[in-house]
Amino acid sequence: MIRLMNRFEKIYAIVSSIPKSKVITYKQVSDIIGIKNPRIVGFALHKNKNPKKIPCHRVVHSDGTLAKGYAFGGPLKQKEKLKKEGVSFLNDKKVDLKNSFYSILSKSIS
DNA sequence: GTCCTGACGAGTA
DNA sequence: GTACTCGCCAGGA
Repeated sequence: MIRLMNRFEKIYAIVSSIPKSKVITYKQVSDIIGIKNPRIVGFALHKNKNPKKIPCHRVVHSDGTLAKGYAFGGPLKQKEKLKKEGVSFLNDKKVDLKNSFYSILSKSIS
């Protein structure tokens, strides 16, 4: 049950469930978890302890721009990763959400 | 317990 | 379209 998990646990669960070549927004994640502040999502990812399990690079802002504080190589690295996975970009700073957005089946995280 | 900080979002100018 | 401000919640000291 997702409700029995800590906020961070939920965030990690959701982010780690994002499939390859897909991205999701902080807004979406926070909405799924039930918190009103997307900032918590970023905060959680910042201090995440399982970088290899948490594809933080697949989490972007609501407008498709990349996170400025990506802690595992920087935004540039993040962009490269996404590109290599097949995520389409509108330009150098924004991902094509309408094409690569991950419509999470939410609550299935349990 | 309190205070400060933080990977954001939406609204306004 | 860009820049700035305010609000929001949770974690860590």
